[in-house]
Amino acid sequence: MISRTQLISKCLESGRSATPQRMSIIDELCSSKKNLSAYDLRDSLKDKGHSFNISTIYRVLDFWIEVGVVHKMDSSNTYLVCNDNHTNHFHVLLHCTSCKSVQESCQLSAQLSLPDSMMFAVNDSQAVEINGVCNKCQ
Amino acid sequence: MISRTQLISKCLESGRSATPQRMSIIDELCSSKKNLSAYDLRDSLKDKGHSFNISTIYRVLDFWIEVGVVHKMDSSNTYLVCNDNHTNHFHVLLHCTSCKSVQESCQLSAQLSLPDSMMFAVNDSQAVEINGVCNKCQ
DNA sequence: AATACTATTGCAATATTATTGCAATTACGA
DNA sequence: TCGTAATTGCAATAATATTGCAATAGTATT
Repeated sequence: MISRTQLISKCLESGRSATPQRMSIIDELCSSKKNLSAYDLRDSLKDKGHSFNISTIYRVLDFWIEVGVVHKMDSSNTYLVCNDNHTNHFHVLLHCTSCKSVQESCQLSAQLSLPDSMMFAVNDSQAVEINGVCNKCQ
Repeated sequence: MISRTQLISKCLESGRSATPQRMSIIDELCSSKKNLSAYDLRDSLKDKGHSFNISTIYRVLDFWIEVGVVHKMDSSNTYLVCNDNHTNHFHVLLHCTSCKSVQESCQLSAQLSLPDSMMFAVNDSQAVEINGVCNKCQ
């Protein structure tokens, strides 16, 4: 899991600041076992005495996505912390539809490169979700 | 593009009926150049004199997804008609972030198979979205 | 440290997307 | 044609996300 120091570096590298809101929100997401929705995140932070407006939650999540630390799972509108430092920026999330766990695959990344004949320039920093059943649940 | 006859067969095969609502809605989606949201679909059908409740639109779209004729693009909450009869049920949608077109790739499908060591059983009938820039827009 | 400038956040209204429960209607086999 | 199951309409509500603007906090310059 990414360290606090690394998180702060990511902010500085991008020329933006590591505000208390940004740190609280990413800490909460880091400490969660599962991916969370924006509202989940707001509620669990509220329980711990940090009340943030929902717009702040969304803006902070967008910030961490831009910085490359967070992924959004579009199929469930939830967010999770990227679990390693990718050199490329194409991430594959293996989402277990049974236990809801998300495993990030590096091995798979390479295989997703498109044939040249396709003429399709893949954007950076995106995550694709693949639904299935993980080894524990099989 | 899938024919009306094929659409009706799909319904019968699944033991469900080809109701007027189901046919109108799929016709509209078939004739659209771009993928549409549920509300887009409702509005354009309304313009043509077919008023359906939004819940009907969602239910009908879910029906066509189950039958394997429609894909949902989770990143934009839009729907599109699957453009060919896949033998496998793993679809790759190349979404151009410039012109918004969606190209469905068969070639890519094969490359998405996971290594055995991964122990992850990929579910059927899912579509993954890959964002990038298509050849026309490059 | 005071200032000025920019970035960030709070607020609350609103927009967008999706689901629900139940009644009414339709489809379809017996 | 009748009975049953499937489908649809309705309208309320839930869930997810964005907006504009004012207030505040962060940062660089002096």
